[in-house]
Formats: sequence, structure tokens, C-alpha cells
Amino acid sequence: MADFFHPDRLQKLEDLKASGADPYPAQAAFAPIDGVTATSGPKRELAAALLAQAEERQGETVLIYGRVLGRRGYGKLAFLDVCDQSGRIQACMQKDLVLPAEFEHLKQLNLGDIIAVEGELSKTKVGEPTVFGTRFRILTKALENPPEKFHGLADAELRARRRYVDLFANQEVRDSFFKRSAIIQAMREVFLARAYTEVDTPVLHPIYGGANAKPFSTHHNALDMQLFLRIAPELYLKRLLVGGMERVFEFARVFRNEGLSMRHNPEFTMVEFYEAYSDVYGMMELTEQLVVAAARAAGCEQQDGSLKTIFRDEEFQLSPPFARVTYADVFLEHVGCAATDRVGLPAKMADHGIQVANSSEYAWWKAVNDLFEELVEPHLRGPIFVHDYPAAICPLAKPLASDPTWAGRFEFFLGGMELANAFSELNDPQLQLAKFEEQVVDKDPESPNQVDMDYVRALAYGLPPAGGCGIGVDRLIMVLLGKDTIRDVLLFPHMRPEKDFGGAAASTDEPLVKTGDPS
RNA sequence: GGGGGCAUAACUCAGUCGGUAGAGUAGUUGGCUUUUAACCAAUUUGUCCCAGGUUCAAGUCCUGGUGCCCUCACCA
Repeated sequence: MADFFHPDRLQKLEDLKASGADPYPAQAAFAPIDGVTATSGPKRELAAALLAQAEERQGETVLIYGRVLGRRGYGKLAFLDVCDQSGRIQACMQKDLVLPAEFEHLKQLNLGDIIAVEGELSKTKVGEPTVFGTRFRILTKALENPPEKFHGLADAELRARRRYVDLFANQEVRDSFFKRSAIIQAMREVFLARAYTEVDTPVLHPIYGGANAKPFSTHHNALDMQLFLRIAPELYLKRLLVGGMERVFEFARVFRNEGLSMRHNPEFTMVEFYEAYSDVYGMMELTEQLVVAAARAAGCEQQDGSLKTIFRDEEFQLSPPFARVTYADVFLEHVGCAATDRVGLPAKMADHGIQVANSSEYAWWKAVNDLFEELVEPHLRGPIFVHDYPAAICPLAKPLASDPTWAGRFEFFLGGMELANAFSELNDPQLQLAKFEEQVVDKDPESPNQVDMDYVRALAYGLPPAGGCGIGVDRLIMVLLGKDTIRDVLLFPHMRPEKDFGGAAASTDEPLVKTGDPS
């Protein structure tokens, strides 16, 4: 990296300036010609819209903006592929149509430059809709080369690190992220239609809770206190129910200080929602609606009206209703032994190397659940709800009135992953306090570091009976869009800092741009 | 953290038995008024990931490191 910028490009930039043009104009509109004010010129159009309306709008003067990603030049004629957010449209610059001074700027044009073209929408000899430019302007001079035009950007690391390149070079990548946005919006509309309120709760938590995970830790200088990035918004959202906000949801970025994998990123998006006077079964029905709405927005709808996605070479039918099965039933089916069978289970656990950590109820049921994860979860292709979980491993869920061994909780499985987790919320302050204390004594680094007494106090004021649920938004999008890795649904997945290139590791006095090398 | 693989031009990739670096694209120069990865001609670009080692000689072999990918483990 002797020179950061490409010398050829810098030369073009100088040439462009020398011709009197601004390589980075503040305004995109064309300057008026010969003193005629240009207030009534055409409005900017998107490529996809022009292509769709090519027939009926033939002969109209149109204005397009976009990045030049293809060029087929002739002496007095050039075809340009102009790419914008919506797609690509061809522009044709003919010397006898374009202003002479502006035609000259083609010499300073490189692939990757962003341009404006105004001209007549028509067709070429082979029938391709094309804007035949009468005006042409470079709006942004690019100093970096775009990727190879046929293979594009193939290296997975570069695609994630330079997502801005991946996005402009690949329409399919853009479409995926537009769909991500549409999916989230569709879910939001389901909530709003049910009189939910969207809220924002704190990201910095003095006590981390609401899930089991290792947190990121930080420090607040003015108060000289340790803070944690939230691992879940749960406890704050339920405080809102105490406060009388009866239906709330939050698309919450949460942070978990754990490994990276195809389905794990240290920060990810959960949508959590809570509804007073509902319960886990009400959440099941709402989760089903949310998944269906998301699937429609993702384009999973088939011609016969059914919903379907293909994820990791496996087809999933998403048309409701989704299967529902109790934990006890599905456990018995795949383990061959009842989850409550304290005589028969130890042998099964031994077969799979699962040990009971200590004599507590929690440790016993944790081991039972390990067996569940080992023997049952691989069979849960989904979409399926597993409900009524062992109460001992659900510190935030309300035990069933009929049998307190079990708690009102479901997990929703799809694509071999756990996508959602919901409770009938525990609202007995004394029982909640007891369960919190049990967790803190356990000293598991993934359990809360101390009892959140303010939350217990909130419960003491009275949390109405309620259902609550959290859905892993990124994983849901993975399944719906058929993306194998979470990195493909995150715009900027977590990466190690690039060497010598920003990030904490490179915060030295060395200048980023080395302008010359005396040797 | 364990195991396996990869790292060569701005991009996509070749590189034989160890013999001193290649193609296409992009860029540059010229030609061309209907192309679609346009074409024709000429042409520029390298810390072969880094550091050691073996060797007369290393992109190639060895050791260590770094990064990425896959996989297992971990991960409500």
C-alpha cells in the first residue's frame, strides 16, 4: 500500500477538475444551460420503474442517477450500465445528442463512478429500453475499483467487511436486506393492529438478567459504576406491564459475550413482546401470526397460497396452524422414558455423558433438559411449539396450576433452531425472589450477577397475569430467506478489526494514508 | 478450545519436478455510432499473508505466527 488511492484514478480526477467540472458536486441537478433556469426539469427516476414502464413512457425525457458498473464504448457512442437501488438500466451516450462539453467527460469516467443522465427513454435496435442521454454529469468520482464485473466479489470475508461493495455489486444482496426490513415492518404491523405499543428500554443494565448468557461489561465514568450491555430486555418490559402499559413490544438489539458461529453473532436482534391478561398460549397464537406475516413479507407465498421456505436443503411448510406438543409427550417419544422418571433417567443420562451437577432440583432438571436437547431437539424440524417446560429450569415462568412440576412456557422450533421462547409470566414476587436467589447462589457466570431487587419490588406492586415472548429475528430471517449463515442477514456482522486499518488495534500515531516512501 | 483446509495483481484465478511471477477482468493509450462479460491493437501494476529455517536457489519444502473458511465443542 505505497499509495492508498490509485494514481490512475487521481489523474482522472485532476483531468475532470481541469475541465472545470466539480468531481463531487453538492447538487445532483444539472446546471442551467445558457442562463435558462432548470427548475422545471424531470424528476429523478428509478431504473426498475423505468424498465417496467418502458412501453407507455417511450419518448419521455427522464433523469436517472446511479453507479456505472458496465461500459461498452465506441468512438462517438457509449453504452453505460447505470445501477441504482432498484436495479440496472442502460444509458446510451451519443456524441451528436449530448452537449459536447459533457460528452468529453466520458473520457474521465471510470467504472464505479456515480453519474446523472438526462435524456429520452427509448429502445435500441435490439429492443432494450435505454435512456439516450442529452445531458451527462459525473456526480461522484470513485477512486477505488469496483469488483470484477463477471464474478463480482466472491471472497466471503471481503463481502462482509466491505458490505458497501457487496451491496452495490450484487442486486440479490440488496434484495435480501430490503426483505429483512420488510419482514420486520410486517411484524411491527401485526403488533400495531393488536393495539401494542412500541417502546425503547435501556441497553445499559446495572444488573444483567432475563436470559442466561455472558454479558459485555462496560463502565460509566461519571457514576463510577459497572454496567452491562443487555442480554435481554425482558425485565424492563415487564416493569412496563406493572406500570399499566398493557401491550408492549421492542425490537431489541441484545449483546451476548459468546462465540461466533453460523447462527451466533455477539449482537443480534430479538423482538420481545408482553401482553397483560394473556398467557403462554395466547403468545403461541400471536407468534404463529407473526411468523406467517413475516413469511409473506419474505416472499414465501406460493401460487396455491401456501407458505413455504427452503432452508439448508430442507423444505418447511409455514402454513398455519403449527404443530403443538407438550414437553412431556415429546420427551417420552424420543427418549423412551418419562421426563419425570427419576428411576429410569439416570441410565439414559449416563449413556450420553450427562451428569447431574449437584443435589439441587435445578441441577437435576438441567440434566433432564440436556437429555432433551441431545435426543429431542434434533427431531424438531418445525414449525412446532413445544410447551409446558419443567418449572425448575424456568425462573421467569409461572408454574401450571394443574401441576407445578411444569411451567407455562413454550419454545418454538423451525429449521432445526430454537426461534422463540415464551412464558406465562411469573408474577408472584416471593416465588420470583426465591428463584433469583437460587440463581445467584449457583454462581454460574451466565446467571444474573445479583438479585434484581427493583424488579422484585415492581412485582410486589402487582404484575397482571401476562404472556410474554421473544423471537430471534435474525434466525427467523435466515430461515425465511434460505440463508445458511447469520452473517448473510446482518448488514455488518462482527469481524475482527482489519489489520493496520482502524479498530482499536491500530490506534497508533501512524497516519492512515502513507503519501510517499522515500526508499 | 480441538481437528481439517485456504492465503499469489484492485477483482476472479492459474503457477508442473524447488530454478527467480502468469491469464482474464479492471486501469492506461489508440481505433470503432447499437453493445449486453462488446470487439481489435498496444500497455501498467506484485511485501506470492508475516517471521524464521532447509537449499546454490523457496510462491512451491519445514517450523512458528496471523487472518479467513469448514467441522466438532460451547452457546435458553
